[in-house]
Formats: sequence, C-alpha cells, structure tokens
Amino acid sequence: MIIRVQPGLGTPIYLQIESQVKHAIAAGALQQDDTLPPVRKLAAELRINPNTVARAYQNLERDGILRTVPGGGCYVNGQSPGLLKSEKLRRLKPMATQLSVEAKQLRLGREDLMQLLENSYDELGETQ
Amino acid sequence: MIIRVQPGLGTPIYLQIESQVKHAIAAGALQQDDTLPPVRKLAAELRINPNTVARAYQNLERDGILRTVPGGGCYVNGQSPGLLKSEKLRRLKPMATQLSVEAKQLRLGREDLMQLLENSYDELGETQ
DNA sequence: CAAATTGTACTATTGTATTAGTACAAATGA
DNA sequence: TCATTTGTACTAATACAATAGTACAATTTG
Repeated sequence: MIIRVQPGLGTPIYLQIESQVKHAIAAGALQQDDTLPPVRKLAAELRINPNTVARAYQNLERDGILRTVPGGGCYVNGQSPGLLKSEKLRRLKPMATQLSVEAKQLRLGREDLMQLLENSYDELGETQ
Repeated sequence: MIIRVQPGLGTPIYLQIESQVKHAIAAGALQQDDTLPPVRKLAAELRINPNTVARAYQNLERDGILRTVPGGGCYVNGQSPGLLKSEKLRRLKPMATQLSVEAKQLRLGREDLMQLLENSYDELGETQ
C-alpha cells in the first residue's frame, strides 16, 4: 500500500490518507486482513506527525473500514454486515443530488451524466 | 425565493444559501433575470449579518451563476456559454468517483446506483 | 439633485480545524 | 520477562474559516 500526500493542497493530510485507503479498498488493491503501514513508518515516509496518520486510521475505524489494535497494527476489515438497501440509498442520496445539480448547472445531459457514473464505477475495478 | 438556514448545523450559513440558490436554479424555480432578495432584507429575515449573505452572492457570481450590481440588486444569469463536453466531464469526474467509492463501500450494486442517480436527476425538475 | 436602497471593502473577533510534541498503554516476540 | 513495536491520550501552537461591525460607493427613484 503506497500512499502519497501533498501538503498545502487545501485538503487536509489525514483526509488525503483516508481517501486513498478507501479507493484502494474499493478497487480491490486492499483486501480483508491486509495490514496498513504502522503510523510511525508512514509518518516518517510522509514527513508528518504520527498523530496525523493515526487520525486517519481512527476515522476509518470509526467508519468500520478497518480495525486498529495497540501493539498489534492496523488491519482492513471484512465487509460490513450489509445495511438495508433503503438505508444505503438514503445515505448516498445527498451526494447523488449534488452531482445532479452540478451537472444541470453545466448543462450536461442526463445520458452523459449516467455514462460518466458508469465509467467511474467500472474504473474502480470489477473485482472488489 | 424563500431561503432558510440552520445555524450550528455544521455547514456554514453562506454555503447553505449558495446550495439553495443552485438547487432552485437547477429545478427551474429561479430563472434568468429573476431577482434575489437584497442582502439586508434576507439578512434581516435570517437574523444574520448582511455580509454573510453577500458572501454567498459573491461566490455565486464568481461561478457565473448570477450577477450583482451595487445600487441595483442581484440577478440570475442566463446559461453559461457552454463548455466543451470533455471539460464538463473533467469537472464532474471527481464527484462521480467519490460517489462510486461510497457505493462500493456500502456494497450497493451498479444498477441500483444508476437508478439512484437517475431519480435524483429527474427529481430536480424536468423543466430547467 | 437628494434621499433611499443597493452591494462592497475593510477590519475585527470568535471559534475551530489541522498539525505537532510528548508521554502513555497495550501487544508482540526474542 | 524485557525490550521493542504498536496505537492512543492529552496538550498546545498555529492558521484559517466564519461571522459580524462599520463605513463606503454605486445605482435607483422621487
């Protein structure tokens, strides 16, 4: 798992780390029980404070995406128990609406928008 | 144009205003050359500082969504000249990718995700 | 022209986010 | 067991975001 960050990019470093881990999992590059680099090692590579890495790991743990154990390390979790579909939709709805608003603002047609999302979804990797 | 805000909701007030104006335009409730409430009037209704409203208006103006004129007022702009489709797609890509990542995280299937976006898009109003 | 109405610029204040420093606790492993 | 490695808690410094106060400039309107 290779992680890169760009300070002074606007988005906080810990969010950049979170995002990259999420993408890697969605793309199948990280699988269940894979380990993530120790906070000190990753922090040294990125030349940042270990607590900044820890914060990213803690947020991901809060989201149920991985588990941390002091002295042990940091491991990718298995898939969540699976919510009701209605609940999943409810959670994703705001982001879908925002995407739609932006698309209409740009006068991007409905079909073009759908194709964009299809491509984005597929690019993450067919294998989960 | 009725605008409501909730302070202490996490999202800044000026962003709440921006969002509501964008949605109203996308839904067709606001059309070209419609006027928005004066900053002082809206600020009085919302019990906030006029500068907070002004900031929202300025951001929307920076995005080309409306135009402001001192002494005059605030007007909704006509549609932008229309970018190249490739440019539109480039701008929307990050949001589409993020939505895809979240969907995979929740194990929401491809077809369900597509339908969610279709519904969101249509709900904004067929008439632009 | 003059008064009223509009958006703007500048400044200040308050709170919070981001990151880092240091010390601590839990687990591992020779 | 004991040293090492791991994540964590607590604190603090710094910067920036968000909002407000005040005074100003441009336009409208009678």
